[in-house]
Amino acid sequence: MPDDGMSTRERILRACWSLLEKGQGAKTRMSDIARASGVSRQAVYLHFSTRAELLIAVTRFVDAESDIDARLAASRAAMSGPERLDAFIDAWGNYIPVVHPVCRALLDMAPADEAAKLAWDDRMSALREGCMAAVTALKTDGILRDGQDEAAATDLLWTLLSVRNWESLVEDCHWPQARYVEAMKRLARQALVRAG
Amino acid sequence: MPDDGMSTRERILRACWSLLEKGQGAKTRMSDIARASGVSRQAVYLHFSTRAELLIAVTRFVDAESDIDARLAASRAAMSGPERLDAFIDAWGNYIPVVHPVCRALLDMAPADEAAKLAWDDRMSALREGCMAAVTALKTDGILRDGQDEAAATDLLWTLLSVRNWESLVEDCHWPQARYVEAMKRLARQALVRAG
DNA sequence: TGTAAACTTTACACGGCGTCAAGTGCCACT
DNA sequence: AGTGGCACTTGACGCCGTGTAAAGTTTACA
Repeated sequence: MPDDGMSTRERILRACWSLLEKGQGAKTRMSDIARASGVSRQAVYLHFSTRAELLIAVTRFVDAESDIDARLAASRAAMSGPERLDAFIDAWGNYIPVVHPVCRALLDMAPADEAAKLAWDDRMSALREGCMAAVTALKTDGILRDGQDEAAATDLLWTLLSVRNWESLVEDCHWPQARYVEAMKRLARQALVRAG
Repeated sequence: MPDDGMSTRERILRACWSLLEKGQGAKTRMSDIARASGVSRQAVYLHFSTRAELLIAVTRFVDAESDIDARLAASRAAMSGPERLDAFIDAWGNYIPVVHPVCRALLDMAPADEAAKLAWDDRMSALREGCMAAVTALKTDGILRDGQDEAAATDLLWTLLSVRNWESLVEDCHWPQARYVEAMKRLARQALVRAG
């Protein structure tokens, strides 16, 4: 078992990640992951007591590896509401393709697994925070579209930016990533920002 | 086994339907369905060779029972493009809550089951037809928003009207159904119809 | 030399799906 | 009345993937 400087735990996480990037998440079994890590199936259970736990750990690992926080920093730094909205959509929208394979796996097991569902909901409520911050920035600028309270606007933005919608446009409709991001910006602006 | 005038097949379909309306789809097992139908588990397999096949049959059954065709007829009858768009969103948007439990079950098994996935894709491409028709009506009226070709507009509308987005707003965000429908109409209009 | 931690191997229990084979009960036909 | 066939039941079984259990091997370190 050629040991690169990595801990077994990390080898498992990376192997799992790369497996999820090919093949469909739901069909990636513990034994596949073990084999790809060059480790016995039991060893995997030694580090992650459950498939859900492993997948959750992988999402956190991916978050750390791809510096999601740095990506989001730009949006917090933006001056005006609309700039902030755009920056947020840029950051999140361009992060989706990175985490997507792992998200998909988690999402696939959520209907049957409580832990997976909770982890997913947690992730989504973090996203919601970001949406709310962007909406609040618009409100502060006084350009939040008429007849919308902040909560409703947040709901809308959050729904718009869902992973499912990304899948729908980028995977099902074959939109290039950049086009997806632009479309989302436009849609969000039309939905949330007062015209004129 | 109290026999209402129904055939066993129909009893199974109805029992399955009502089970899916409570409890989560993914957790509804063949044995549950059998018990609820007042029939042995094997009898279910006598009528539907597979769980996926049963769920697909239930969706068709629900379609027939709730007269989806009649609902959609209104949208085809509409005069102007915008009227047609609204009517279509009304028809589909208000149909979602009816079929949703069954859709959910199908969707839950799609990642693991090829047949379920195909059935779902098929359903979604039917929806796409409807979206395309609505977009074409706008185009014919000459009021399709600038810089959009019909395909892109269809993609957008189709994504907007996805079952996931309904779940997001109505279930996760607790929007009342009517508000969901109105929001979708507004969003669709903003995204697809030339301003002014 | 001893022991503790990390990992391997083998075996097993469990839950769902789907299959199989041998009934049983009933209706229709002759 | 007898016979065949159909719809259904009962109970057992195989498959697969998850998770558990227990005993053995290797390495590192005191």
